Order: sequence, then structure tokens, then C-alpha cells
Amino acid sequence: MTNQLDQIFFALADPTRRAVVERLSQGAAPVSELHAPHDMALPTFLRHLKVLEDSGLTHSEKTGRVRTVSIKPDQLDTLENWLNEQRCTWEQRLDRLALLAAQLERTKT
Amino acid sequence: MTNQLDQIFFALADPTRRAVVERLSQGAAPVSELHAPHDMALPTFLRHLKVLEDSGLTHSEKTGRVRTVSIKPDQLDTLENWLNEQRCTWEQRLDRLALLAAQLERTKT
DNA sequence: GAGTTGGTTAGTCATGTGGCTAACTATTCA
DNA sequence: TGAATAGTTAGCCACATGACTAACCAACTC
Repeated sequence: MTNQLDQIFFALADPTRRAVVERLSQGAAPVSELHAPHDMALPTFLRHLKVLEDSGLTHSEKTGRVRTVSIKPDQLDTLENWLNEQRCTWEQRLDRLALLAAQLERTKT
Repeated sequence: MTNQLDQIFFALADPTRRAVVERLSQGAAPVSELHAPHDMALPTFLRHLKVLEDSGLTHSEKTGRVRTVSIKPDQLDTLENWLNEQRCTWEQRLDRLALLAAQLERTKT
């Protein structure tokens, strides 16, 4: 589980890979089309795609000689869940602080 | 802007640093307390803290010889915004697909 | 004011990451 | 079937990252 978040965050830490995710959230696309806007050699780009797929953020399938890549929303949910947990925790904490402040206020008056 | 997301995702790709964020979302703490549960040399740990602070996820202040670290919720918001944008895009896409499917359905009958 | 505590700086090292080229395989099209 | 297209594999290189130790500074405490 920890490893999964590691991979997801790592995959999204690179602007090229994030751009691919952004492109893919508009719909699936073949490798060559995904590669086109990026000024780097194809093998390099393929390794970025591999990182994304290993992290579970994308899925790909080959038909004929064309490999089509698509996004897998589940992992973005994983990310969002982690984020929500953090936010919940610190909001609870802020609530407790507010409570404490209110109590202080009461004892003061 | 791109650089900011790079740094945030990168910072959170490491389990040690994520653990620190999780700890900090419960409230601020001095360096030594944050370090305690992690089985690594202090200088190593300090560099993790630096990565977090450089990314803007945390803030720290030194009073006397104690440095207190706290979380900066803004950057987690930055993260969430990116996430929401992706989700919106692909939900719109799914909506369009549904619309298309409905149109197909109508022409068929 | 000497020792302890809390943190910092400097420097080293192994490994990981991101980039490349060159050579290769497997489809599709003429 | 021969050429073009779409990916793939292998191997190289520079630099970043994460870990360590050793030495250091600053501020409490006795």
C-alpha cells in the first residue's frame, strides 16, 4: 500500500508524465500520438509510459502494431483518498483548537 | 507553476516524507520528535525536511535551539486542485460518451 | 564555564533516473 | 515481397537522490 502511493506520487512528479495523464484524461490515445508533442526520443518517452503503467495510473493494449494507452481512474482515487485523510486529520485538529480556544474564552470571562 | 507541482509530487513520493506530513497534519512538532520514529541518521532526515520545506508543504521556525515544523495546507490544496481538474476533464468526457451513446440509441430505434 | 542537548554543515559513496543512439521485431501497405 | 510504419530492446552516459560519518555551532543546565 505504501509502495503504491510511492509509485503514484513518483510517477506524477515528472512534468512529461503529468502531461500524459492530462492528455489521457481527455481520452485514450496511441503511443505515437502521445509522443508527438514531447521533444524527446521515443525510447525515452516509452520509459515514461512504463513508469505510468507500473504505477497503475494507466493501462495499455496492443492491437496490430499500435499500442493504445488509457487512464485508470482508480489510482487517482487512491491519491485523493490519501489527500482527504490528511485534510480530515488537520481539520479535526483545527476543530479541537477552536474548541480549546472557546473553552479558554469561557474561563476568561 | 509546473515546477511547484513537480516539487510537491516529488516530496510526497518518499514514504519518510509522507509520514512526516501525516504526523504534521496532527499538529506542529520539533525536529527531534519528528525524527524519533525514523531509523536513519539525523542529517539524512534533515534533508527530507528540507525537501518538504522547499516544496512549500511545510514551514519551520527556530526558537532557541529548537526548530518547530508545521504543515502548510495551501500546497495540499494545489495538489487537490490538479487532481480535481483531471477528474473534471475525464468526467466531462464520460458525459460526452454517454450523450453519444444516447444519440446512437435514438437513431437505432 | 564545562558538559549536554538540538541541530547544522561538509564531504563521501552507491544507486536511481532521465536522456541518448543503434539495432531490432513485427505489422501494414504498395 | 519489399518498403514503410509503430514500437521495442540493449547499452551507454551524466547527474540527482538518499544514505552515511565526522566535525561543528549554539543554547541550555548544572
